[in-house]
Amino acid sequence: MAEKTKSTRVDNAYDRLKSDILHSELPPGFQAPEPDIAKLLGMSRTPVREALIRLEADGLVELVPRRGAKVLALSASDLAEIYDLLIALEPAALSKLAGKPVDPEDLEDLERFIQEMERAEAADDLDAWGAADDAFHRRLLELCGNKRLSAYAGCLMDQVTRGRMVLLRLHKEPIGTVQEHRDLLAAILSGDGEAAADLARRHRQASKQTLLDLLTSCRLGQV
Amino acid sequence: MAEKTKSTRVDNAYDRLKSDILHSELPPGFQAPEPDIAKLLGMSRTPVREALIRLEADGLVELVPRRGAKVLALSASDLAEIYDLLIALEPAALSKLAGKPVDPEDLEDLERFIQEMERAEAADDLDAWGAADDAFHRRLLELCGNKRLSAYAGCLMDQVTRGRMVLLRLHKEPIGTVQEHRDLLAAILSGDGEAAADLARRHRQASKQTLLDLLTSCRLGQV
DNA sequence: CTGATTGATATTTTTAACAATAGGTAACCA
DNA sequence: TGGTTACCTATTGTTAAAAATATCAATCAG
Repeated sequence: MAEKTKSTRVDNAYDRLKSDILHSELPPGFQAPEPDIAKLLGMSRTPVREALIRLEADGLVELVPRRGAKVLALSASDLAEIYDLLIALEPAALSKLAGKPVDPEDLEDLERFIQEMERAEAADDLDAWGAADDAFHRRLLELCGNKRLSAYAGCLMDQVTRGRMVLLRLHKEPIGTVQEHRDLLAAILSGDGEAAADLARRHRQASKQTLLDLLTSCRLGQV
Repeated sequence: MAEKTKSTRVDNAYDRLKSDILHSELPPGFQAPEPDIAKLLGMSRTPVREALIRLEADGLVELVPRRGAKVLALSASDLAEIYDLLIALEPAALSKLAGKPVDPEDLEDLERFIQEMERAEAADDLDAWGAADDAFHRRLLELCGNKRLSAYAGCLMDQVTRGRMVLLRLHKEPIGTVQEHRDLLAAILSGDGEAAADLARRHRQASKQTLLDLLTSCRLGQV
C-alpha cells in the first residue's frame, strides 16, 4: 500500500507544515525564507507560498516581508485571547446541542474517548490523554451542527495545542477532568442546555487559568 | 495627489475583489476562471490566485476545481450559523468591555456613529444608516481588546453584509434600533457587563430573526 | 569619529510558459 | 436510438526566471 500522494502539492505542503508546527518540530519562533522551506519539502516555491498563506489565515504562521515565514509564538495574552474565544463559543455550541438527538454511533465514540482518557491517565500516557481529550471536544463541537463554529473552534484549538502540551508535561495532574467530561456529556444527553453551557464554561476557564498560572510560575513567556 | 498603488498587487486584488463582493458588484453565484479575473484586474494570475485563497479563508468565495472561483451565496441556514456565532461572541466581548475605561476619543466616535444613524434614519439614507450601524458595532468590538475576536467578528459581519443590505431595503424600519445602541453604550459605560451582554444578545437575536423572517416571507432562498 | 548615502545582496513579488487533468462533445458501435 | 469511448479543449497546478524592493554594510564627507 504505497499511499501515493493523491492530493495537490499545496495540500501536501499545508498538511506537513501544519503537522510539524503542531508537534513543535517547527518550533515557535522558527523562521525561514520561502526557498528554504520549498527545498525542505521538495517542491517549488509557489505551492509552499500558497500553503503559507493558508497557515497565516489559521493563525499559525506570520509572513513577515523580507524575513521569511515565522512560526508564531504565543504569549500569555495570546493564549488568554484564544481561550476567551473558546469560552465564548463552546458553551454556546453545547447548549444548542443539548436536547438534540445524538446519533448512537457518535455517542459510542464520545464514550470511547472518555474511556481512552481514563486508560491513558492510568497508564500515564500523556500524548494519548491529550489526543483523546482533543477528540472529545472536537466531536462535540461538530455535533452542534454549526459548521463554521466547529471549524473556527477547531482552528483555535490547533493554536493552543502547543500550550496544552507544556501544560500536560509540566503539570502533574490533568487528573479529575475526566469526570468533568462525563458530567458535560450527561448534561447534553439529558437536554439541560444551561447546565451543559455552564460546565463547558467552567471546564475551559479552569484550563485557561491553569495554563496561565503555569506560564507565570515557570517564567515561560512564550510557547 | 495621484494615489499611487502603494501596496502589493495581491493586496490590491484582495481589496478590490472583497469590496466588489460586499457591494454585490460581483453578485452571489458569480463564477469566473482565474484568467478572466486576472484580466479584469489587469494583472497576472498568481496574485489573483493568492487573493482568492485569502477570500476563501474569509468565507466569501469558494475555489471550485475546474469551474473557477465562485462568490458564495448564503442560504437561510448559513445566515443563521453566522448570526449564532455573532450572538455567542459579541455579548462575551462587550461584557468584558464594560467597566474598562473608554478612551474619550473613541467614545466621541461612538456617539457620532449613533447620531449619524439618527440623521440617516430621518433622511431615509439607507446606506449611510447601514454604514454607521456597522461602524458602531465594529468599533465596540475593537475596544474589547481581543484582537482575534474583533478580527473574526468583523469577518462574520462582512459575510452577512449582503443580507443586511436586503434587510435594509426590503424592511421599511430599521427604526427603533438606535435606542438599543444608546442603551448598550450606556450599559457598557456604567460598567454593567451583564446588562451589556444581554442587550447585545437581544439586539443580534432580533436582527437574525428579522432577517430570517424576511427571507422566508419573500421566498428568497439565497443572498 | 559620526552620520548619511550609495551600492550590493538576499528575498519576495510578479510574470509567463509548461504540464497535467477533468469535463464535455462527437463519433462509433451495438 | 442509446450508450460508451476517445479525443479535444478549457482550466488549474506547477515551475523557473525576471523584476522589484528592502536591508545591510561599506565608504565617504563633515
